[in-house]
Amino acid sequence: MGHHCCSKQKVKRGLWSPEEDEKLTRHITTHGHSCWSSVPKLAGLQRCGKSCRLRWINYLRPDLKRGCFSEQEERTIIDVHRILGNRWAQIAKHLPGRTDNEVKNFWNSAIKKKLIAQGFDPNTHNLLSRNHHQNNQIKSSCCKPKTCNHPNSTSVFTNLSSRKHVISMDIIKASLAASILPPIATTTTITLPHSQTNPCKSSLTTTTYNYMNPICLPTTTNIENSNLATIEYHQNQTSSNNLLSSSSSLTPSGFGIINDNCMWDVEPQFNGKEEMQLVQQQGAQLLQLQENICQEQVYKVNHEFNNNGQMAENVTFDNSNFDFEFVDSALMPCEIYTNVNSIDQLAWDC
DNA sequence: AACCTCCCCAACCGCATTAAG
DNA sequence: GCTTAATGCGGTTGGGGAGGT
Repeated sequence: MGHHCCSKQKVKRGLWSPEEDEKLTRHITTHGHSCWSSVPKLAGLQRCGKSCRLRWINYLRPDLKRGCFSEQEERTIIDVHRILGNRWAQIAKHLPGRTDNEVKNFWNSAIKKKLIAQGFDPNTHNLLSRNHHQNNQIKSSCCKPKTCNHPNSTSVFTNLSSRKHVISMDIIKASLAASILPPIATTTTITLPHSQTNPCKSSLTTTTYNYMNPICLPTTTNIENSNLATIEYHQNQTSSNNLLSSSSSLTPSGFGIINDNCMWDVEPQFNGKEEMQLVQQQGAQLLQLQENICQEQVYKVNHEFNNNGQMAENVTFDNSNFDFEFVDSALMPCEIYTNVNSIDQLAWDC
């Protein structure tokens, strides 16, 4: 029994033969596929249109990459999945030459198991449990926090083998003033005081950004007030000229985005309720300038807070109520710690 | 060599959304 | 606005290769 779209025809199912592939390829390369349901007939195939479409998209298309996923691709899948969940088609858009089916298969066959082995719930990307995590710390060779006293601290980091450096805002300011940039491909921890409107106002929040892009380095810093710092990121002159520059505004619980070449920022601000709203400042202008290459989701980040003013682990995303669109991007690995009293608590053991 | 088990991945299925009439 | 067809997407299946016994 074929699909409803081609139930009148006798259709073949199962694996495609090289002859069928050739017929389909020849037909599509010469005539295109304006209507998939008519492709089988025109191409002389005993297949349904849906099957032809799938074969072309997942296998025959000339722009497919094939082969093993790179480490970078794997990292991108994990980071985007953390935000989007099982939206394979959306995830695949971050990986040129890869199909949703391919990404989905790779996730189910490899990444999911890897995350579980590392102590992460592949659905939520949170730690499965303290015991599980500790057990896997022994097995894993990647960097782990030496100490972290806050019980609600939740790591949703992609495992990276790079060394992490913990620095304060003052160090960043000093280093930028002296044109000493944070090391490439390291994680820099920035501690900022909470905003007055932040329910966690008695505490500090530390947001960890991973500068995994070597061509995107912070060049200037503006401390606008005690609870908001802006770091400008400019692309290296020698790199691709598709993107001119990017910026990142760091607030408590700041939320960063990194795309192919640059780091972008999504800036959560409190609206007085138990909800955060995204405000795009410098980034919004840049996005408008680059709208021809910016076709991606818009997210609203809702952080829930408990009665103690501590950020709950539950973070949801909503793509409504925003006029602008973000760049095609993978979310940057980011750790959020609440109620961190001293930066020393976040020293990482390498 | 024969059989078994595991698991990868191409393909299918069914539902949701979009487009066309 | 309704119906129907086409398309897109995510979950699932099962053929078959690899490795073990």
